[in-house]
Amino acid sequence: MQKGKSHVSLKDIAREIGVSISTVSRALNNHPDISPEVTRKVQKLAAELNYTPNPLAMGLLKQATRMIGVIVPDLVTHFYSSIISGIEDIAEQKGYYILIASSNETLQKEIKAVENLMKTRVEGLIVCLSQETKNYDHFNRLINTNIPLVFFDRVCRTDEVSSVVVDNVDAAQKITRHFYKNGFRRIAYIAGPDHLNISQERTRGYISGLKSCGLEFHPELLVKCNLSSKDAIKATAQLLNLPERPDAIFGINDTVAFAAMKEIKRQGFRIPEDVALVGFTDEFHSTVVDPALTSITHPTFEIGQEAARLFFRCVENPEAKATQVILNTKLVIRKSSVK
Amino acid sequence: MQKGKSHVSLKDIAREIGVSISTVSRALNNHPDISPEVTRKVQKLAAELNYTPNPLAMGLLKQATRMIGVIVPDLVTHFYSSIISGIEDIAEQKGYYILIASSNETLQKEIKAVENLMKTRVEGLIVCLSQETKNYDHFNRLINTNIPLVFFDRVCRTDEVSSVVVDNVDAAQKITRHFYKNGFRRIAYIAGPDHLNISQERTRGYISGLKSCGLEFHPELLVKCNLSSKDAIKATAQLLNLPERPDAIFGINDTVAFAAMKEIKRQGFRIPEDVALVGFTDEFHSTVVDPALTSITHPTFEIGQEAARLFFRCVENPEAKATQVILNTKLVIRKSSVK
DNA sequence: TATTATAGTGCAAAGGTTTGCGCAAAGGTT
DNA sequence: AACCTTTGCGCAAACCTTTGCACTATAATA
Repeated sequence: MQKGKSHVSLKDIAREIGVSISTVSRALNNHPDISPEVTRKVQKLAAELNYTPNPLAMGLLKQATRMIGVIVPDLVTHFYSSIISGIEDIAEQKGYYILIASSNETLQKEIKAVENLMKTRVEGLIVCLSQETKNYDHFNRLINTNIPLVFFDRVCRTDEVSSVVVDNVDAAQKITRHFYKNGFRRIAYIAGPDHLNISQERTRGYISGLKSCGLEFHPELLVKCNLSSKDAIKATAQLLNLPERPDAIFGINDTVAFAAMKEIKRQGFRIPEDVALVGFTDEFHSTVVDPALTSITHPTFEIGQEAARLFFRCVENPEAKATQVILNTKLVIRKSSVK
Repeated sequence: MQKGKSHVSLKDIAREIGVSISTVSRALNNHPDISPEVTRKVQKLAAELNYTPNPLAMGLLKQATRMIGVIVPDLVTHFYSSIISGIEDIAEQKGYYILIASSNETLQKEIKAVENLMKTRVEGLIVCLSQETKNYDHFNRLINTNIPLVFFDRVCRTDEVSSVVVDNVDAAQKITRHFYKNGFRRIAYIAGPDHLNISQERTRGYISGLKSCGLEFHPELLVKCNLSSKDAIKATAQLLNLPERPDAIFGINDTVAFAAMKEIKRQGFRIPEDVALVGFTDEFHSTVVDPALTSITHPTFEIGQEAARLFFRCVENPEAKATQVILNTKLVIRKSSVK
């Protein structure tokens, strides 16, 4: 077979049967105007030839590509891939496809991704901001022209743009209280960059959690890192080297918690006897490490599903106001935080 | 702003300047027929209005969507996401986008994914077979109509379809020899399903590796599993319960190796003192577990790149014969296999 | 029988882009 | 003055689909 034969069009069917293209189109759509006999013949041949409507032609005609652009900080983290699966789940039900782009945690690539996806005429975007993103101008065009846009996890402009997040304040409180209940008193927290909502919120939860336990907040126990492994190790070392060492640490996410675990072990401390550790992560890694890591699990699949649902709400009702969906997390207690 | 204003077309520019659509098109493509003055005006306005050619229209016209379909067994494994990054890297350079689908390791979803992606008129497919796939009929249409198709890692029909794999035989030999050099003599292997090329090849390497070390092949030291964690644990238990316990185990992949690690620890054996362990995996997880896992690292990003390169060879030269790219692996020695 | 309703089709436009060809005006050559 | 060449542009077709409208028969009614 040669090139060009790979897809049949209405024209091919029309020529074969000897009717017009419009008749074929109507026959396939069971239009009542078409005689039963023609309809039958057309449908039979279409099935035989494996006809499927050309989405390009449809897209052009209907001005709708049935594509969603998804931008994540990276693809290799379980957290994001799992969320993508959730998005895909809902998208598939609606007959939509998703086009995935990764920002690699840089603003520059995020901007490029927005541009590129818009070029492909996706109908809208579902985005988790990169770690670097403090300026949100690249979303202006979408917001102004009312193109569907949904943020998740790391969000911004929540009054204009729908978003789905977890209750970070509550989650951080849960961790602090869990530490307290298990006898830990010098509870440290390795945070992320200030401009990220997740970092701010967890910090708030950490501090209010301390208060609700009757503990004082010691600023030296709150350290920041840029979410890289290397920086997290430095932050951990900083905590461990304090004159009065913390007896419990919680890290803002996977990478940070694992890095902390490595550094704690490297310095010869035992987990949880000397230093307890809790992560903020998803279900997979935590059970692989030793000791198994207590952590906040995100409902990642659900986050994706909710984001997709919000997206379709935008598509179907462009005038709808921005909504924020807040999902709950669960503290899964494992060995790393229980003496 | 209202819907429909979100993208400008040649028509918009033409109307504004007062020339025909074709003139605008040519001006933007720097066609010599167009006067410098008109060209300048058109290009200026196009830039101002943020014009980008509509890919749907182009796709329809050129019968080329600049889209590649990628099917992987799952998205949440680092191995695949990293390969996807490699594919993306090359695709981006060529101005192509990729559409990702996951088979969830089932044949049924794989077939569906092929269908769906073909419906969207991707120009071709890059595929890693699902674990279940023994029948390859769903690729017939692609092969017969000469639609670009490339397999990676888990491959089939290598005489008709280009593919990229790692040298599995060599890798398994390396592991066996490494065990031998470090004083292990009862070397066991947890394999996968027989119909997968990767399983077969690694088994071959395991056996020939044993021979090259002057060790005898004991059939009871070769057990199979279906690549699930649960099954791998069962397989590990089976090995550990042998009257003559193996002193070294290698698992066919990540999941298996981690499961084995858990089970070995659970039974109270020390790694590597009682049982050494080597995995077949990529760089990330291995350093997180304790003890750090010796393993074969795949050049995942490169696998993706090579697959994409093969793909474009198919696109640019549809008559080219199928080629097989074989990449080398590296044995990264960590604590789990050195006494 | 003449008129009208109805069933069953086809035409053409629209969506956006490229490109072969035609056409007009201007300039150049005998 | 008559012809040819060049320059610069527009028309229309093609890619594929849907759909309002027009059209042709045939059947039904007056």
